[in-house]
Amino acid sequence: MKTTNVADQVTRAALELFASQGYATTSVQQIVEAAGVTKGAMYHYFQSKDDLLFAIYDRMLSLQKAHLDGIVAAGGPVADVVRAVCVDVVETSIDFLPEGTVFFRSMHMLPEPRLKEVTQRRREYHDEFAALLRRGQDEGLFRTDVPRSLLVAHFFSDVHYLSHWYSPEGPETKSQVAQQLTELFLRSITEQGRGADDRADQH
Amino acid sequence: MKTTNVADQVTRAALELFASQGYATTSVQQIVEAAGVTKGAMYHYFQSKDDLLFAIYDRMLSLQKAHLDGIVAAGGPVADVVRAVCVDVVETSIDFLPEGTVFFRSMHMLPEPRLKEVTQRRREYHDEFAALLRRGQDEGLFRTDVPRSLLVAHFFSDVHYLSHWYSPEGPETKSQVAQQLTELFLRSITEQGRGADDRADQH
DNA sequence: CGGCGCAAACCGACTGGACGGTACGCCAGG
DNA sequence: CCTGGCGTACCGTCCAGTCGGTTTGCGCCG
Repeated sequence: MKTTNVADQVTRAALELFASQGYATTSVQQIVEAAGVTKGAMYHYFQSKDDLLFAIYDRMLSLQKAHLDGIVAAGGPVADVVRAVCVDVVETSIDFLPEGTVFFRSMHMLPEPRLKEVTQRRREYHDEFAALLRRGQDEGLFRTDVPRSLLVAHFFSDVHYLSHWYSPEGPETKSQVAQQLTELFLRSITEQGRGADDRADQH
Repeated sequence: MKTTNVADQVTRAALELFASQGYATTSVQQIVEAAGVTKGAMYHYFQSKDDLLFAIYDRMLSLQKAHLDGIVAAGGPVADVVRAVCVDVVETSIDFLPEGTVFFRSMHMLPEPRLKEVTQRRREYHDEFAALLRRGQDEGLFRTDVPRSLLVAHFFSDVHYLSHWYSPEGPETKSQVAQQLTELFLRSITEQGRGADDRADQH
């Protein structure tokens, strides 16, 4: 409990409702009722309805960015770093599946300044990932016959699409899916000039 | 001209506005003003606002399904058919980029019966694609160490994601992108047991 | 050929209700 | 007694959809 259990309950309820009904079709009334609080309480902690939306994005973006930075900072062979990053992104995206659903559906409903910030932060994320791929290309690990931006898009498309098909109740666990998607991605972007790829330069 | 130029104008305007502002945040007033008609005229041809949304989906789904059926019916080696289907889906999805944007953002706002139909028709499409992959797997062309449904999702994720990054003004043409994405996909799903894949069994 | 009737196309002011946001007041605790 | 947390009643706006009415196109009959 402590302070602002209210804010938490509201965020939770909002997330659930936004994910299942969409942002625009969910009324503030519904949210506060589901959260077991009143409008007054909610507007005491949030300035507006889109504050709720932004809060959801903020949590997810911050966490994923922190993960990415952490993995990159840990260092190691590029191939391993890329693999770890891919697996992590898929896994955390599955952890934040409702957030992802809401994100891609309703991002465009944020008012201009907010939208700018979200877009900006996503771009930073993509750029960091692209930089990793670049390092891999420089080492001759990844193909260069296709624009790097397309490789980036190719990977993130899987992440986006997760919320359209993955279900925790399904047959596959999140780490299985993460491994499998990562493997598909890596196979598609690996340079095929030589057969040398998996056990070549282990320090 | 002819009959119902009005309906056409309205559909066009609606598509443009839905794609740029979102479905929920676009008012019927805006649409009819952009289309140069009146509300009365619009409600003469459409029963409701979500009729417009459905009309957009309908066009896209029908066209893509027809393409798919045509390519499959034309026959040929499975590998070629799959390749042709992938290229075609990407290309037509680029042709229908605004429709795609609207589709994935706003599908969930359709009333239940309509939503059911759209979901159903998408599923048929996916199933037909999955059947193709199955044929390829039976012939030993495609890998079987990953659930087929994941392979399907892996491909359609690229198609979905197009509207998030592709721009006709960008450096790449639509057929380049189609070729490249198809190539990435095919490489990731091709069975690697032997090096025999591209020139093995040509009739 | 011209006028008539009728149906389809079209107009646009209006409504009813929902919804985001606010004003204000109450109450507990420091 | 006064501040911060919260409840409640209310407000102004907006908007999908409607409805009575007008115009337009057109076959048909005299």
